[in-house]
Amino acid sequence: MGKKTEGIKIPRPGDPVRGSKTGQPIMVLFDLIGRRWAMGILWNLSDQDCTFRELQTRCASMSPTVLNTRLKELRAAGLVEKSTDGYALTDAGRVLYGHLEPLGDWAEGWVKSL
Amino acid sequence: MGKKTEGIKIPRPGDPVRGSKTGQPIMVLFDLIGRRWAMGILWNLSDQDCTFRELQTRCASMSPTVLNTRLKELRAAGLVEKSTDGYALTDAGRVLYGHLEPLGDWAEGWVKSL
DNA sequence: CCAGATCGCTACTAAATTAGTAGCAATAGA
DNA sequence: TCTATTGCTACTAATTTAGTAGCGATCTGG
Repeated sequence: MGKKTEGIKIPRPGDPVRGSKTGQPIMVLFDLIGRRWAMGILWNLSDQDCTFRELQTRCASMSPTVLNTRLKELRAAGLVEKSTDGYALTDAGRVLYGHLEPLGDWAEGWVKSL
Repeated sequence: MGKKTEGIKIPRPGDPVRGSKTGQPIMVLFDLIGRRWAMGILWNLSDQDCTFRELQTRCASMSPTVLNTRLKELRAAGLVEKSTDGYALTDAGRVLYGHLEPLGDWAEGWVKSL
């Protein structure tokens, strides 16, 4: 198993982080949650635990390859963990979500102004 | 001019937004700011206006192609605008940055726990 | 006015990421 | 046992991003 998904690159402080030479924590974070569907996964896990396939359904066209990669990354980052119902946010993940949540309301007003 | 960079796809509410069939505002936003370097650009513009090349320098390896694409998208989204000193955040961009800013401190603690 | 330096930005190719589809092994229930 | 669902891998195609080169325009000093 794991023949092609070996060596998942999780951003680490101090690492060049896909271009950011400094490896500042905020850039490490942006690199991680800036990847496709990462924030969507956190968002969808916020109100309830989800199984793999539930997450796929909620995030419409997300391919299982990407979902699995994101889940591994988010788990390695300590933001998501396995639960009896599939996947869930960790405590750290909940705190992070707490910072993202206000964006929901803000986005409502923002899109109207476009 | 603009032979290959025509038709920049800026996410719009109601649009399928690269997979999100619903087009919920938050997913539109995540699609936009989840693109490579988008949040990094907002972050770097928060404390001072930057020229094109300054942004390139600050965001290490960002290629000019991507930078220009991101700038067009963020401008179309009303988050960034041209200024006499290059590029600057709009009022809306500042509000959005206000929501991202706390992540800086949080990220510091988070990376230590990894 | 003229050389040099710097600027925003385009063009192009290569590399990496993501989309999309198919399907298998494992578990759960009837 | 039969059927259904789940988590996940394998693979290819499409899209995005990296990386490098360089052009035309604008400044800057002499």
